[in-house]
Parts: sequence; structure tokens; C-alpha cells
Amino acid sequence: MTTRAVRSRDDVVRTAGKLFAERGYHGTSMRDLAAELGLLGSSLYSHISSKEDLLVEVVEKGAHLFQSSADAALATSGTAAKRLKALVAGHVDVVLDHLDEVRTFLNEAGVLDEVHRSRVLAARDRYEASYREVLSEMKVADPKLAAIFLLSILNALERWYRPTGSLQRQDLVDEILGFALNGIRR
Amino acid sequence: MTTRAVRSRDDVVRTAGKLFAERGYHGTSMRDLAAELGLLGSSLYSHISSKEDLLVEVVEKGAHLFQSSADAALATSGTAAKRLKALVAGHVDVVLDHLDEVRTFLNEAGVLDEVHRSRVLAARDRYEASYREVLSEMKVADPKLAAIFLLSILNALERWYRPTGSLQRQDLVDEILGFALNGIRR
DNA sequence: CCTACCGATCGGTAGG
DNA sequence: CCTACCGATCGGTAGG
Repeated sequence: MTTRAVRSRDDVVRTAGKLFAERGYHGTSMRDLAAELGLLGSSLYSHISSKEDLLVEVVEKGAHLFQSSADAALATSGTAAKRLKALVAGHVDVVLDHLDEVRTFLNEAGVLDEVHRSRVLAARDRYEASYREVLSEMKVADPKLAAIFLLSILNALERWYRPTGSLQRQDLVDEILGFALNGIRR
Repeated sequence: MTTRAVRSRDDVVRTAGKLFAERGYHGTSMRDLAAELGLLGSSLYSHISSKEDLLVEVVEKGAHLFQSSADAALATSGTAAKRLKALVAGHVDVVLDHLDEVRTFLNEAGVLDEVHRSRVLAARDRYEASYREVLSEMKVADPKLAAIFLLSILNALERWYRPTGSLQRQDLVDEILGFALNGIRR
């Protein structure tokens, strides 16, 4: 006899994040998602109410992780340089520990309806403002542009970094900070 | 009487690039594409043979633009620093002048079948190798990582830069080069 | 380039 | 969580 799979709502949301990250929202069907969980498509609707709601939940989880990380980093006592280091280390941790939610947050937010999309854009801007603020404290000439450049490096990690490689997490943080502070002349 | 729209194959490919860039490959239906051209879905098939072929064509156009740009930059005489500047200026030109093909190249290549995807990955690695080579000539400590960081900044332009803003193209190039060479301490 | 289709798949529901 | 569906939309074809 075959056993029926029984899944929690959290299983559904987490697996949705995985598939949205890998194949994109429009590239993932509800039947794909159900199959990944060992269910039939219709069974998903006892856990969630719509595919769109699932995307909202995953993307907002990503947004929340980044904001929590930034809030903690800004609360670090000491110099602004130390807070910048905490911001970068926190960002790296969020990307590497919650890759699916981060990828969905970064790449699929554009699919959301107007209301949710603008909420996500606002969250992103608030997060970026944390970087601008610390960079301002460090008397950087153009904190806005510096924040964009640093976050470009950080957000791109999702596209190339593999934890199985030779570059360890702490080294990665140091390399990014070194590059941001001094460029390639080190 | 209403006039029949008559489109060229190139119109179809260019418009496909626009929609793939904006909504993603899976978020664009052939009827969406046709409507954007003032046609009915079935009319597209006198120009192209499949939706997948359309994606291949747009992505390979993006790959080709970047490679041509790098080849020209590497042919620049003078110092390695000058060649790096040519690489960065060329990349910025490609992104700003061919935004749709670039966005599709960067964000939708993963949708391609195995054969085409690995071809695109190889093209990307060849392009990145141009950066590694020039950075090596400049005696950078870790040319591989420096190339990744610089390209992270360059590829992210697609996500935030608006030509209507106050930052001009040449200033953008200078800012990126300054950041890459010296970091935020300038 | 349009008319008229095709089978397959989509997100989702009713009811058990 | 499954069975049995639903109408809508998908990529694509035949023929003019």
C-alpha cells in the first residue's frame, strides 16, 4: 500500500520558494509544486488560497529577513566602519541561509500586483537607506552611489557563490569589504 | 477600413526581446507578443518557427553584443588600465543601448534547453575571462574575484540606472571605474 | 496576415 | 488529501 503524503502549510510555502527561485513564478505550475511535495494540484488549496498569495508570502519573507538583518547591524555599537561590516556580514548570511526566499525576493517581485510590488520596493529602499546612512557617517563622497555599488555586489552573490567552493563565508565577507573600501588596489 | 499591420521578422524579434525583458519568457504569451505588434497570435508563425527559437535569438544577440564589445576593448593599445576603462565603457554602452536584449540575456538564459544554456554560459565565461586577463595584467591580487565584483556592478545597472536621471553615461563609467580601482575612499 | 481550429495545460472549485 | 471537474489560456497548425 502507498502512504498519503501529509504536508504542513510551511512545507508548501518553503517548497514554493524553492521552485519560484529555480524556475520563476510563471515557470512554476501549481501541479509542479504539488508534485514536488508528493501531492496532487488540488490538494494545495487546503493549505493556501492562491498561487499569488504564495508568491506574496515568499517575497515578504525575503524582505523581512533583510530588514531584520539591517536593524541588528545598525544597532551595533562602535564606529560606522564596524556597522558597515555588520551590514555586509548580515547580508551574506541572509543570502546564503535563505537562498530560495532571497532569489524569489530579488527576481520575482516584479510579478506582484501593484500594491504588493510597491510595498516591496519601499522595503528595498528602506534597506538601501541603511547602507546610505552608514556610508554617510563614513564621509564617503557619494553614499547613494556607493550603496548601490556595494548592494550590487551583495545581491549578485545569489548568481555565482557556491558554499561548496574554496571561498569560505567569512573570507567572502572580508573580500567584499576590502573591495568596497579600497577597490582592487590592495 | 482598418489597415493590416505588416511586420518584419526583425520587428518580431525586437518586440519579443522587449516583452521577455519586461515580463520574462514564461510571463509572455505568443498572443501578448502578437498584440504588441498589432497582429493575431497565429500570424507570428510566418516569421518565426517557435517561441523557444525567439528566446534563443534574443539571448544570443545579447551574448554577441557583449563579446564584440570586449574584443574591441582588448584591442585597445596602451596600458592595462586603459583597456579596463574600455571594457567598462563598452559594457555600459551595451547595457544602455540594448537594454532589452541584455535583460533577457542576463535573466532568462536559464529557461533555455541544456544545449543553448551551456553555450550561453560558455559565452559568459569567455567574457568574464577578458576582465580577468586585464585585471591580471594590472597585478590585482585576486583577478577572478575582482572580475566577479566589477561585473556584478556592471550587470546590476539594468536594475536601477535610468538615462533620464542626473547621472550621465560618462560619469557613470567614471564612478564605476573609481569605485573598482579605489573603493569608497576617494 | 487571418480564420478556424487542435490537444495540452493552466489556476482553481465542489464535495467527500 | 483525492476524485472529478471547470472555463480560460497556452503554443502551434492547416489552409487560404
